[in-house]
Amino acid sequence: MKKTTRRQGAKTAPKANGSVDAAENAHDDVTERIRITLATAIGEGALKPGVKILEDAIADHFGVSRTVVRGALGVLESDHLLERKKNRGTFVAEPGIEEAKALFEARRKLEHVILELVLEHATADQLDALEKLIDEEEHIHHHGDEKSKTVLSGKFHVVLAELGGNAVLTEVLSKIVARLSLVMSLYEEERKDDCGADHHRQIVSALKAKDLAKAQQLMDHHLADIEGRVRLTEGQGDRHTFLAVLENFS
Amino acid sequence: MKKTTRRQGAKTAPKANGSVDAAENAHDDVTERIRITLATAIGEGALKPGVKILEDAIADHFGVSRTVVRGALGVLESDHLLERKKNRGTFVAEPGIEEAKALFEARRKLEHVILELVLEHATADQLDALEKLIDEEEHIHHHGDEKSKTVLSGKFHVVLAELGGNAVLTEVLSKIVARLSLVMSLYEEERKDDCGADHHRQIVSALKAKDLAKAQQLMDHHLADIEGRVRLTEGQGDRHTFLAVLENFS
DNA sequence: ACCTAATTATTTTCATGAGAATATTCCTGC
DNA sequence: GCAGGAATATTCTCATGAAAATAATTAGGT
Repeated sequence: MKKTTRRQGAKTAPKANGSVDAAENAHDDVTERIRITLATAIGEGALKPGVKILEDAIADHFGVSRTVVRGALGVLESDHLLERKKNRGTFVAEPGIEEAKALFEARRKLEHVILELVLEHATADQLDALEKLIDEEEHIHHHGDEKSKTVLSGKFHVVLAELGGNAVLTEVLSKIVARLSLVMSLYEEERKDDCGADHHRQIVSALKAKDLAKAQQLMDHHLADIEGRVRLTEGQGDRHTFLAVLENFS
Repeated sequence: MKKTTRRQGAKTAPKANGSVDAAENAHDDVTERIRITLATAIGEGALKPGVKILEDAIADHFGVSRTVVRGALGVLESDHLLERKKNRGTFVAEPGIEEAKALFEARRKLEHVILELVLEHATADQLDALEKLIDEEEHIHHHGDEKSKTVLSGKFHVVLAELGGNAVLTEVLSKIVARLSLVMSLYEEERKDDCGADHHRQIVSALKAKDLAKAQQLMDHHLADIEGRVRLTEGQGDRHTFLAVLENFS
């Protein structure tokens, strides 16, 4: 039915946010572009857990062959953002209860560590810039952009981690945050309307005051708030299942 | 010259541990086998930084096509164990100074966290088993097995992490340890002959005594010892370069 | 009508070949 | 003997086709 020619065929390259693309990336590497695209799509909740990924569709969307798409899917799988079932296809991952708990715990511990590092390394200017970022995000949030607050919050935490000056830990945290967005998508039940901006602001001001313990305590509180939106019990997380959706109409 | 038939050609399949294979793994996945093989080879120092990886060689060693090898190399690259230079090939990664420092720091922080978790979760039996592992490793070490003590030490730390009961953190730590083996291989200058067994034993006994602070302090000491074997200055790490090797004979 | 079997259609999976880029060798001229 | 360059050989990179597996659809029988 659809026989798209590859090499010169596609054009629909998602030019999305034109700004960061050239500067941050510098990747002509299509594989990496695909990887990042899918990762952010998952992180933003545009791709929900369990959704099937058609490699053919991605292939001719980016104008490349399935081979290179496959490469991207492979690393996404190793990052636990996708699951590949043999001969059945690849799906957006559906982290289980155990995994979710481990992710929350790992994040808690990591954020503590990161706060230590930020306090050691970050300059006042950087903290100011971080506060500005919070303003922007709050602004976006209040204007009802579709991005969930989970996403916004995630962005803050990753930028904070960058201020810690440790690229390894930053990468680790950002991967964990991405996986947690899947957890939230699966298990979140109450969706409060405040975004985390207040918490974030408090944390930054504690950092400005060089009060590590306070910052950590605030962070704990903030994370507990996030975890509180979730009920990690078996049989949860099927809410988005076809059958479960039906029950809402019975 | 060498025209090996693919599909039925190879045989050298490392059938390793037949027991866990079906239960835990269920991987007939050759890609994963290749990935693990290369990862452990790198972790054990059998593949030194900078060494070129011939995908063709791997391909017909495992009796598969380059395509699947390529998949494995892709995820190894995303784990920072390999580097792929465009159109030039893939090489064992050579972490720079900054990366090395970040890795050491990340590891220090992580091990602290892990000790907390171990103290919370590990049973006495598990700690006993861990001690037995130390005995074995010391035995291996004294019998002059070629595996460097860095490797042995790494094994201990990963198993310790497992006792923490958090799969996410365990995975993170084990990846960092793997990358650090590259760092050691590049920058280690003095090679003391003691293996870390004593340190390890002390740590475990502190854990048995439920003395977290002591365990952490011992861990710090142990890690400082490891980091002490390394000189992270620019221009180091070329020791294994061809030219640098020549200088030893001038 | 409904359940089961068989056929068709999609989709994944992988090997392979062709083209491009780089390394290596060989040759020529100085 | 050596530098420079053409020619050859490797090796990566990727698109594509063929085979295998699963999903969807139709047919057939009770």
